[in-house]
Parts: sequence; C-alpha cells; structure tokens
Amino acid sequence: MGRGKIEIKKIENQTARQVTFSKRRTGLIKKTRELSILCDAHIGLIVFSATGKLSEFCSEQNRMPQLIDRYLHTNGLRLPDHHDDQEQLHHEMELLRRETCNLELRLRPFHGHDLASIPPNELDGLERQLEHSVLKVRERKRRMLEEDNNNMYRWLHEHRAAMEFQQAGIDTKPGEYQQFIEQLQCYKPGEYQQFLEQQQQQPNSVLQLATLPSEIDPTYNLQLAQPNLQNDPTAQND
Amino acid sequence: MGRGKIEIKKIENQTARQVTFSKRRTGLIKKTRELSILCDAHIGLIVFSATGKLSEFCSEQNRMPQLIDRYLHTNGLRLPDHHDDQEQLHHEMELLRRETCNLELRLRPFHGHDLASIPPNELDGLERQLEHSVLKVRERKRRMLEEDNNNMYRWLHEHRAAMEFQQAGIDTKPGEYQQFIEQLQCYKPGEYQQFLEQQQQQPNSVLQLATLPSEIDPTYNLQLAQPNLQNDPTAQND
DNA sequence: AGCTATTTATAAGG
DNA sequence: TCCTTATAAATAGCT
Repeated sequence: MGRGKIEIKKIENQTARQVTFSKRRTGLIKKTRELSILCDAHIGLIVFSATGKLSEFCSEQNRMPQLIDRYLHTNGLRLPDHHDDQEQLHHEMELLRRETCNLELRLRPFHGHDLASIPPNELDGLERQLEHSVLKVRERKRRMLEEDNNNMYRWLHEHRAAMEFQQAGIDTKPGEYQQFIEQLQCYKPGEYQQFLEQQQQQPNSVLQLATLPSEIDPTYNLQLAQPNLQNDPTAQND
Repeated sequence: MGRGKIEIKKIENQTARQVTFSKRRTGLIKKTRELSILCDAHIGLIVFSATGKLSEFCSEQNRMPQLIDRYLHTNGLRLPDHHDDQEQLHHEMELLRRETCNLELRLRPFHGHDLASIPPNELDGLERQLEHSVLKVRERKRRMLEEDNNNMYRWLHEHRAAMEFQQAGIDTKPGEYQQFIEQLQCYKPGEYQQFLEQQQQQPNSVLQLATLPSEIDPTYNLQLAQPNLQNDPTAQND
C-alpha cells in the first residue's frame, strides 16, 4: 500500500526508517483502538522504538498494569527477576524475623528480665557471663584511665615550660593557652573531660581507684604509670 | 476498507463481531510484526477477546515478560497488587535488618565485646546494669530454691504418713504413688527434677549459696527431695 | 508535514 | 474458518 511494494525487512536508511516507524505506529495504534472498540476486546500495545522511545496503547486508558497483570496470570507467567527476588525476600524476611526474635530473647536475661523462662541449669552460666562482662567493663575503664594518665603525662612533659611560664604569673596570649588545652583534649575530644567529671561525681565507681589524686605529686604518679614514655624517641623536649 | 464503510463502535451482532475480531486481529498482528521488523522496534501486543481468549505478539519471541518488565521500568509503573507488597516487603526488610543489627550491637557489651565502641560515659551504666542483672539472676536462683524447699516441706508434711507407710515396706498402689510424685512436680513440670539432678552433679552451684531454712537439716531435706529414687515403682531391682 | 498512486486490509457474502 | 471481491484504508515515495 503505497507507491511501491516494500519487502518486510529492516529499513536500512535511518531517515526512511524513522518516517515509516512514525506512520506505521500511528496506523497500528489506530487499528488497535478500532479492534478494541468494534469487538469489545481488552488490548494492550507496547512499542519501544529502536531509539528506546516508548509508545503505548491500552484499550482501558491508564490500565496497562492491570492488563499486564491479567496477561501474566492468564499465561501462568511471572516477571523474570522480580518474582525470584520476592520469593527470596520472603525467605530472608522470615530468617531475619526469627533472628530478631531470637536476639531479643537473648538480650532480655542481660537486663534481668524473663529469668523465669531460663532453664534452671542455664542460670549459673548466665551469672558467670554477667560477672565476666562486668570484669571486662571494669578492665576497659581501667585501661581508659591509664590512657588518660599517659596523655596527661606526655602533655605535662611537653609543656612543662609553658606551665611554669603561666604559673609564674607571666601573661600568656589567651590563644596560645587555649591551644594547649585543646592539644590535651584532642586525643579523645570531649570524652576525656566528661570522663574526669563523671569520675569525680561518682567516687564509688571503679575509677575511684585511679582518679587523679591531687594531693599526690602528679608528675611522680604519671611517671610510674608509663615509664616507657621517658625514653620515647618521639618526644620533642627530652 | 471493505464492501462498505463501517462506523467504529461496538458491533452488536455477535457473529459479525467474532468474524471481524478474527480478521482484524490477524491484520493487527501482521502489522505489528511488520512494524517491528521494518523499524527494528521492540513491540508487545496483548489481546483479550470479549470472551477472554488471549492472543499475543512479541517482537522477540517468548520475551513478553522482559518487554513488560522494561515497560514497567521505563514508565516508573508497578504492577498493582503484589508489587506494592514487594515495596512494603523491602521496607519491612530494611527495618528488620536495622533492628537485628541494633540488637546485635546491644547484645555485644553484655558479652564483654566491643567495649571500645562504648562511649566512656556509658560504661558505668553498663556496669551497673550487669551488676543489677547478676543480682536478679541470683535472686531468681534463690527463689527457685526457696520454692523447692517449700514444695518439699509441704510434701513432706502432707505425705509423712505415706512415706512412713512406704518406708515400712508396705506396697502402695503405683497409681497413687505416681500421683504424689506429680503433685510434687507439677509446680514446675520437668524443671524441678532437672534442677535437683543438676545440683547433685554440681554441689558448688546454687544450693550452697541458698539461704536454706536453717531449721531443716539439709541432708535430710535432700534425701527427701527424691524419695522416688528410693522407692521408684519403675525401678527393676526393688 | 502533505500528497497521491498504489498496496493492503477487510466487510459482506458464500 | 476459509474464499472471494469490491471497496475502504494505509502508506511508500516524493515534495
């Protein structure tokens, strides 16, 4: 139907191909609509051009997803990847749910809840676990204190001159002093200060053992804490 | 195009409609194929007849699901029902994953792990929590013991006659005896027995710590705790 | 995007 | 459903 008959094979001339695509697509959609109206059919047409542009027609305006759904159902087909995903998702979901539940149950005894649900023969194990953990927490606190001592010690040695400078009442530039303070704190920004304050408020905690005793010469105390720092090759003012 | 022109509206004559459907469907599929070949387009055509019969054409044979997938993606559309499910599933999944992760992290300190990741100011809280939990575990153990003692005490008093009866060597009906045993055990089915056995295997555990009613001789008490072992009707060599 | 000669689709009928 | 055929519709090639 045209000035000449054409063979049904890919049109190599790109311009001609695009023109033909445009014309025939229009005709195809028209015929699709006519069929759906004349014969009361439920039709969906999806066209991707060679350049990827999408055209579509659905006898029920904007109901392509429903049509597709009906198609997939009728055909017993499934969308290729999604479905497997979903299966797998459900499975993973179930596993996760169980894991979450399990974790919650495992957490409760550590809060002292639900002890009645624990088999009597596991109570001893729990008790030991808790005691062990308490010890580790205390050990951790002790180490942190040691670290603080080390920092203090290093700081004191590195800035002894500045300290004496200040203690002699000679004016230091505020910015310079601030710098020292920050240098001290930068090892554990914020936390160190907080930590020390906390220790002073809670003299009963484990840390009381190591709280900096102001009545003892801090230099002496700190020296003992970390003797290896005395010969630290990285130390500047040695 | 035909002997006469027709108006594009539903054909009321059913036979005529079916004939037209058949003819036009063939033509439509032919034109669809031609377009896909001539212009290298990716086309899918889905046709449900008024009676529900499905016809389809896909430019790539048997690749309709892929085409649909591409369509849904391109269009940003989703399949109506189960795709929403999937959305929701993904969401729930994410929540669960986070919860699981969170729970795992919360559990670790109670096992004494990862203490370095705990803010220093929370260490004391953790320590207190652990101590508190240890106390609760011990309290639980003490109560269980107390319960056991009470049960045994009650049992002893209520069935002293039967005991003496049995110890005198006179046969009791097995059913009646069984009833006593169950009455004793029903308070904590299964656990009580397990508990007692455990105590005998681990004489250093709970029992030694327990504040046993001092007025009762513990040796005597324990003997009575398992009278069924002495006169077990199921025992072979009685 | 129009035009139009020509091909193609199909309505009506068998 | 298939065949036939007159006719409507679609469209290839051109502008």
